[in-house]
Amino acid sequence: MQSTEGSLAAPTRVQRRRDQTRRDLLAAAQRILANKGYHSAKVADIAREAQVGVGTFYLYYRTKEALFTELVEETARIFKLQLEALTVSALDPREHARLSIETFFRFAREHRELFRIVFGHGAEFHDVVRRVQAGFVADVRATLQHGMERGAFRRNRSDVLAPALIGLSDRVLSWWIEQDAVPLEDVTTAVLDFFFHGVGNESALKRRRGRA
Amino acid sequence: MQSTEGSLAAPTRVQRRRDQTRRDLLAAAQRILANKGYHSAKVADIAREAQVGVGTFYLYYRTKEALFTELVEETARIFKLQLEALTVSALDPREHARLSIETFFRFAREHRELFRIVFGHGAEFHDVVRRVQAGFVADVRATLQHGMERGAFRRNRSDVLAPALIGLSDRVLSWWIEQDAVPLEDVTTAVLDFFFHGVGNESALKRRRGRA
Amino acid sequence: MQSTEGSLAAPTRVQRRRDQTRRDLLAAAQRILANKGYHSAKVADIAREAQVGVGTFYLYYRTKEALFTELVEETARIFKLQLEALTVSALDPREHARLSIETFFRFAREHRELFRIVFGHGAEFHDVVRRVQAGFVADVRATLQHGMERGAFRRNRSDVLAPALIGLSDRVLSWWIEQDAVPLEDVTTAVLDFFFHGVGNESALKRRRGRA
Amino acid sequence: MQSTEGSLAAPTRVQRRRDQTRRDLLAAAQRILANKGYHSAKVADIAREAQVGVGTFYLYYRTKEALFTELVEETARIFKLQLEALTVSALDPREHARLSIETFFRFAREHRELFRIVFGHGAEFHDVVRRVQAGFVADVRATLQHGMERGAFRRNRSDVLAPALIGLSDRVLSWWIEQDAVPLEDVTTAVLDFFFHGVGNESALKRRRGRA
DNA sequence: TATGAATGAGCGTTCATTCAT
DNA sequence: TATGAATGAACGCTCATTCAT
Repeated sequence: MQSTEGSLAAPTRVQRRRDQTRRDLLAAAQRILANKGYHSAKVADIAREAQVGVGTFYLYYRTKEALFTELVEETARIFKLQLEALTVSALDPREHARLSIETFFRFAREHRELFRIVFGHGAEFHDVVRRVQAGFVADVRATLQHGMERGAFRRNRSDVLAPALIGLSDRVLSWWIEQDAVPLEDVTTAVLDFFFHGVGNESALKRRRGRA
Repeated sequence: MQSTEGSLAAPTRVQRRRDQTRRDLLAAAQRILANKGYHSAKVADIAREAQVGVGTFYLYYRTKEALFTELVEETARIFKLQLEALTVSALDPREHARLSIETFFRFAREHRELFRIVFGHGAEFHDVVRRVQAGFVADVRATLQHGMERGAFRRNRSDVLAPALIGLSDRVLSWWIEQDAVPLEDVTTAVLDFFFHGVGNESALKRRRGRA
Repeated sequence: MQSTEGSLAAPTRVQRRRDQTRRDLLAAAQRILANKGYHSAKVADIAREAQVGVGTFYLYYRTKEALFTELVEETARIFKLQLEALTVSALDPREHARLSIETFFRFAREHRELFRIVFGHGAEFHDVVRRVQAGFVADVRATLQHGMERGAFRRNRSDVLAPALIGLSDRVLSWWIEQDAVPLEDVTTAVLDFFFHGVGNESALKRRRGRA
Repeated sequence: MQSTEGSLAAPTRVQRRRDQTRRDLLAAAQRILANKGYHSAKVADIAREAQVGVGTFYLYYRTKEALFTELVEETARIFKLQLEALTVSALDPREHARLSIETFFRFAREHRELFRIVFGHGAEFHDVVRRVQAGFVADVRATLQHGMERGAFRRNRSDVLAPALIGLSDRVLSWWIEQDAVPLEDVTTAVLDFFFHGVGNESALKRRRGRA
């Protein structure tokens, strides 16, 4: 009764439909969450934005919280991948730091909504967000520590500087996203300048240069 | 005792009583809001903490939001006062910046709860908080700009550096409040070191020193 | 094989397929309803258990309630058939009663799930169940009445004793199904003993025996 | 400001108001639950019946289930009290059984709604109801066992007869409540006759009578 | 015919706010 | 003024039923 193509194509078509709905929901959730924050974003809002019924939402996500968690963790995963892809080659701590910051800033531009959900909007109250952010802070701290040990950065408290750098970047990017005039490159340059002077080890640098 | 002066003393006593209740409510709100954040803090929680009835809450504040607004604005007012008191004398931009940061950090220690409400907890989603923080950013920007014009700070984008410094401080202080091991002085030192190298104008400094 | 008869055989095969699906659904419904009861049994559960799609369920039953109704009425029909088959010959009221009870008890053993759906699980709230049970009560009452008129049973209120006997049997069987230690025969014996003494007409019996 | 009477009377008045609301809710819940059963009874129904807002319901009961549980357990408590009060003096097993049954039947008349909630309506699906009913069955079994050991009842399986007697009584009373013609006394008489013949030990009785 | 994705009415529950005392 | 019982709009979530394929 069903053509051979049918039995093969049918699941594909349905699957594509499902995937589309899932993507619609995710995109809608992204927009709504980015604009309203977790508490003001109602499940009904997200469903409406995705042009599906409320019930449909629950076909794809167990709870509102589950969606949020998935969104945040997926964002973290994507970002980490970008980070690793670009920084794996950079063995020099300064280069590593520079690439990390640039990657973070570019990530914020390319995923404004995800950025706002995870970093902006004061979602820090939420456990997933705290966890994910704590992960970033730990990474940054490791980088700083490594740089200090290698003499690339001045000795300073990495436990203080790590949250400092994350907080700094978050806020700058949140500000940048809200206004829409300054090119991101200029922002990045300004931050890199501030950062490298802030942590840079001038004497070591000079010594090194002197030897060269 | 005061029966003869009843008509005169009563208002005073009643007024004092009113003020006390208001203070109780504010203090209770401070504790509850700092610990739970705006959304989890229920009006009933605050009333209970203040040892008054829920109805009483509404005799002093029109809404939950109004209380929050008052708390945030009052915090901003207090902080600004401290800031002005300590920095009015410092005409040197570097000194002004140092004192501002130290004042901010000390304020966070002395008013942990208020700090958490306004800066931590991701309350940025709230309009008052955004407004108040924007005010701080503007102040910081003015300071930076002034310093750059005076040659105390390297030329850099003050519109970027201002939110950077606020975000940096917020996050560092939030981290510091949560852990309870590192002395605040050490944290301040680390941040000042980072900041002054980050913005400092080495060449100008040397020139000045050379002349001295 | 049947390809030449396709046009004739096809409907038959389709019909058989339909019947099979219907039976699958009914069997699945039996298991699910017996284990969870009407309210906890979801249509999706039943479809899954029957290995068909939810939509398919609605090709065979108009509503969840319709399925339930059919199940209950079918159960009643089967039971009545068994009852009539075994008791048609017994003209003696005592014998008739004994056979009825034994048949009921055996039915419960052989159709535990159906029994639990109709008699256990407190489904009495449901109209069909009430109606079906009322039918049984009426039958029992007729039997009792007949026995009383014939002098086989002591005169007593058959309107009271009929529900009494049904309630008694229901509960005993529900208990028996839940535990799994006592042989059903022992249970039947105990109930018959209780019942026959409960309704038995000793004096008539003795008189009859005396004459024999 | 408040008269001495005020401070004493006020809590009393409020307390009385509270108690009244609680009673209203309980009575409403009784009516609604008795008429619709647990699943069909909506919290909104109960609130409306009690002439209060939905929110008020939750001031007095944590959940719909909690109310149900309280109602069932309270019913069991009241019934047990009545049972103990009336049967404590009856050391003779037959007398004890007779009083128990009479008490049960009278209880059903005086608390029709509670009876329907706990015993009728097929609420057996609910854990509390099962637990409570299991308790009654255990009590009945103990009584029967005692009676058999004392020779007051014929030897028979008390594990079978206990649920039998409960099921019998439940169903008879459910029937009686639904119709409204037969006096309860007649029903009780019919059941007692059935029961005592069902369990009675005629030979022992005669022997005893012979000795007298 | 068979499917399962989609639907949305409906439920239990919460909580900021009101109001009778 | 102070109280806390009362309110009901609003939310997250479920599931019987429909419908496009």
